[in-house]
Amino acid sequence: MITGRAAKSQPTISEVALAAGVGRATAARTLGNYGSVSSDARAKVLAAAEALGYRTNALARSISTGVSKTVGVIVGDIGNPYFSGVLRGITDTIKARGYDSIILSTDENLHNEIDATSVLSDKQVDGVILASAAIGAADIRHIDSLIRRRTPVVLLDRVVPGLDVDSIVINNRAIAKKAVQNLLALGHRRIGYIWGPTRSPSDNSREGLDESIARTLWSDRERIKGYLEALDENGVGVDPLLISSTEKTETMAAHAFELLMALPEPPTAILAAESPAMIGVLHGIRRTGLTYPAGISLIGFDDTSWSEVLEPPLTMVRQPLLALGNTAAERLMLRIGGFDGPGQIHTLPAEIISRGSITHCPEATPTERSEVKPRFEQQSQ
Amino acid sequence: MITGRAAKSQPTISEVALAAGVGRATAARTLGNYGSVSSDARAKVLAAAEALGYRTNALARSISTGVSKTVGVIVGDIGNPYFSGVLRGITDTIKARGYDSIILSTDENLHNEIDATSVLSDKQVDGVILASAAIGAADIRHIDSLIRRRTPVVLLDRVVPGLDVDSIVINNRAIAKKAVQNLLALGHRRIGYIWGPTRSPSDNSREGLDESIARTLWSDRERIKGYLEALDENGVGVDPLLISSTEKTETMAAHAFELLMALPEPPTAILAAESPAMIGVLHGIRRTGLTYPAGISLIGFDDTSWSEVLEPPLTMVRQPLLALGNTAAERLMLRIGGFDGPGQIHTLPAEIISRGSITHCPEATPTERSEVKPRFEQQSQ
DNA sequence: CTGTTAGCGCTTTCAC
DNA sequence: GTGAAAGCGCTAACAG
Repeated sequence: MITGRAAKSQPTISEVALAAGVGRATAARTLGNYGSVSSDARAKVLAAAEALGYRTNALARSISTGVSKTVGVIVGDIGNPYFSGVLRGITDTIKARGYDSIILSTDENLHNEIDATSVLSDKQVDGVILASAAIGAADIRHIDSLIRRRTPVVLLDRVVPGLDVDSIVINNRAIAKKAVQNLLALGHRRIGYIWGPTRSPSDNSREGLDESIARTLWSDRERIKGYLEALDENGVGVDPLLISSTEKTETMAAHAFELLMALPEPPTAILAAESPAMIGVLHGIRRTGLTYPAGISLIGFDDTSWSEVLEPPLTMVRQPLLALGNTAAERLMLRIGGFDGPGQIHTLPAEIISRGSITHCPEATPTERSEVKPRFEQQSQ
Repeated sequence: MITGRAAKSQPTISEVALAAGVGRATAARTLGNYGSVSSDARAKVLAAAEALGYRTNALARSISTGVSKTVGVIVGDIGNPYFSGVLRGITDTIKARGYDSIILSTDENLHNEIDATSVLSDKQVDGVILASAAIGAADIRHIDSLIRRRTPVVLLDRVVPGLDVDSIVINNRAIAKKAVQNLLALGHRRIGYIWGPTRSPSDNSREGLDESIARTLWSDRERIKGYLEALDENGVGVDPLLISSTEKTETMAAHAFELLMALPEPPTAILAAESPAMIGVLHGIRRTGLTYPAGISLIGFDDTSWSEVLEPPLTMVRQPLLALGNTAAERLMLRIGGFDGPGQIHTLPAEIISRGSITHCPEATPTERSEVKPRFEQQSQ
């Protein structure tokens, strides 16, 4: 029977076998590099394949082996340099192992993420690397169903409770804490936090804050916890007004910054929890006519290639993007290979790259400055 | 016969049919949304599918329909904001049409690109969007073989001669020319070009330059042609020494810039042909202690979110990234849908966003300044 | 080492 | 509207 689509047909293994004068299986064996074939037969098959322009149909192979040699990668936003950096690490190592990747971007929207897992599941990927937007145990059904299908899953950038999988992250809390400690050591007491957890604008209680933190992405949550810990441990009161609560866009970050600066007691330093947040802050700085670090000290997460070309350059937290990607991919490969140990959290170290965007708090007295002992990183780059 | 992989088995359509008490075909029809099924049978099938947790096997479907509902996208570098922006445009529109994408990055390496096309071809994608690193008719065999397989191909960012396909690009030459004209109008006569075609460092003849231009990516080629045209048409001599010829990395761009500035007659303005080139230039500026625009005027291709937060902000060429992606995807969908007209070049307009990084040439006399009439864009943003 | 044969899970005639 | 059966291109037992 000839179906309509035959028009577009490509040579199949049977045709190659026919042309080579060998059996179907022999042709399949040489073309698929398995079993053993006499070098004579092999040569004939190869020649015939070449002549006919044979290309193996990966779909047909996958369906009969049950292995697609493809992994799915679900990220929050391809445009974010964090993800594009990690992606490079991932694709490099999986490619080296003969796998391909299909990349999906969710805009940090759980619904899109659920769709994405379905797509990957239907496409029979051998494993999934996922930067999940899931917060609590309530929204992990889609991940669970992947796991029930025995599809290995590795979590990226975030830990999701209730899941027995590997997670590849950085020491968000510790590094955020260290950043704030640096600021405290310079005498800053009012430290603004941009890209904070979304909460109702009217509620400025510590309780409301803590509650909103529980409803935030793991990485963001850890970062703000580090911020709070540093403040609490040093006896510096937390002012929820200093923690922005806007939508996570550059524009809103700029807006949030301007709001903070318009406060009766504005911050003297800012911690921006992601690179787009920092861009927003810088916009705000230009608009308000401020200068840094004299007018305001700046430190942010996710170093980028442009943070060094500003004048002065920006002090930033740098994540080991390639290593994160490599590790995620390696763990996934291990699982695909059959390893079945308990899920682990792999915490890679981030570092603070000290440049010129933070300085002493202008209002601080020398005494205040020495209350907290400095913890500076050595100068890099 | 039970094969090993059965361990990992998922419910199949047959099992659903069995559970629903209908025939295989009826189940397939309702689950695949084709043919017609009595609403009674349909309900039973749906219920059974739900109960068993049935998920359609996209691979099996693809192999029997010959359609994978997947398109391949091959870009030069996912980390480049140009590509991540276009990618968003592409994925948005193909997703809306029920397609998924598999994204591959080549590092602008033709060999990787050839591999990528093979992978996509083997995976039976329904179409390919490709930012090809191919220069001339010599390296289009892989693209040709895609076309011979009747796989629609749309070219992105670059035109490749000898191919009857749609190409989605911007008016590179015109916009580069306009950028240079703006500079000329301000009295600049020595205008440096960063990210120029690679050529032997010893050869600084115009012939050597023209030759190297012929061996460059189409988009780069058009841009430098625009640069040369503006110069030639205004009787300003072209000095090949002003056109950098280094490897295309930020580091080398910085190096190239410093080399230009060390010339006996250094440039008074710079055109950076891509955003990483501009980052390199800015690094160079910091290292040499220069300031812009007083010390040197700066204009570059590929506006980014950070170009506006520099002080002063950067005057940049902005490409309509989303529109480029949308158009590429739409044309591809059209071709996949069976449209078979001749390939066309779709040229979308880029624009110059005037900010504060260019100014009058300090050395120019008022007469010189007025020799070329200004062509400024209106201020935007 | 090689050919035959039976699947993989789905779609698609074709008769009923 | 529905079921039986053939087929997509490949891999994998099994016998020889």
